[in-house]
Amino acid sequence: MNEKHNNGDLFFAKTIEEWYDKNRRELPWRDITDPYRIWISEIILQQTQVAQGYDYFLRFIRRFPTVETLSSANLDEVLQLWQGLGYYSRARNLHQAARQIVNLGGFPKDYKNIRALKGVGDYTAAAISSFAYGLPYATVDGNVYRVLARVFAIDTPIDTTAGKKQFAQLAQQLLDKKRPALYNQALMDFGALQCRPKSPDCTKCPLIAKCAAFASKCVDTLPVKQKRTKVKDRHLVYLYVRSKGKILLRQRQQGDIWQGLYEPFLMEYEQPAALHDVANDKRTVWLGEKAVFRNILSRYTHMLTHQRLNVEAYLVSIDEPKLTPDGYCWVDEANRDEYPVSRLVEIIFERINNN
DNA sequence: AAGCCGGGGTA
DNA sequence: TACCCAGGCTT
Repeated sequence: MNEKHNNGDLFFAKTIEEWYDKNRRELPWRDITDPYRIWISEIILQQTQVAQGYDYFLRFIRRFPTVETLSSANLDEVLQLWQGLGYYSRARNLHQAARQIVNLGGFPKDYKNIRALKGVGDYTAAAISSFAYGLPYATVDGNVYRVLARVFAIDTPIDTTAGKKQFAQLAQQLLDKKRPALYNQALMDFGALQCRPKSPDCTKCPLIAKCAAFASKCVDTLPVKQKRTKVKDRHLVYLYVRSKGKILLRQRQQGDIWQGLYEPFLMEYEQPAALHDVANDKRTVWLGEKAVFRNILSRYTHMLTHQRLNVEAYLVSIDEPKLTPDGYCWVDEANRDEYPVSRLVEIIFERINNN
């Protein structure tokens, strides 16, 4: 590395750290070195904004203050604490990794062994390594991609192998290796608060004189992403079946959304389905002849990143089911809220309460 | 390399 | 709407 480049790197780190000293956010997972809490916060914050994850972190730490309490917990309870946060594989991996850590006899203390934990990728391993142990690993998250792409006017798409490699190398070069924890958090806060995705206030930016994107008026086109999400339409009909104080639930299996979460009786259609389609559906014969349908959710759209769910939901009251459909079981309606459910099923439950 | 996995906030 | 978020796993 030549002298000139090194000086530039130091200027970058110094500017970011000075900005951080005046503008930093106070957060409950800041200024701590407990790897367990840092790990929990990092998993919660994957693809999740601070404001959305904040209360989840506090609840999670209160219920599971140590890795031992988490490792010995029931997965259903972990999923329930995660309810509404999305990307539920994070909760399953967290539970699995807790057992890994206990089997190791404690939290791993070097990058390689931290990176080997389930659910921990390059970013999270660098975050834990630097925050908890002061190790010199640069965190490269969405904020860092954006700041570096703009300051250095890099238009390599960040969602390609070449882009990830290029940004990781640059980030590691810029890292303040004397203060990796401080620098990493400073750069991410800088990205979140100052170098925002949309309409950043460049006039207040301490790097404005060094920002290549600002000089060439391309701040709003960086960073570049290649893939665009294609949304698939699905048509779902939920039947909230109630019989003698019990309701029908099943746990969703692998290979689709919401794995491990519970839900009422579900039928999927290729096209929107009306009530007569549902009542005459072969999949509902087990309800018997006297089932009473009451629509509680109509033409409801639930948007996910890759799917548009078009949802109808009915409250179906029956005396006695002819039989119990495969994979489902009857649970006391009074205990309904003990089961982890998706946000959509949560909405359906709310509508039931209001009917 | 590409696809998949949630939910909420913002312009 | 479209895009983004302290990303990672599977195929």
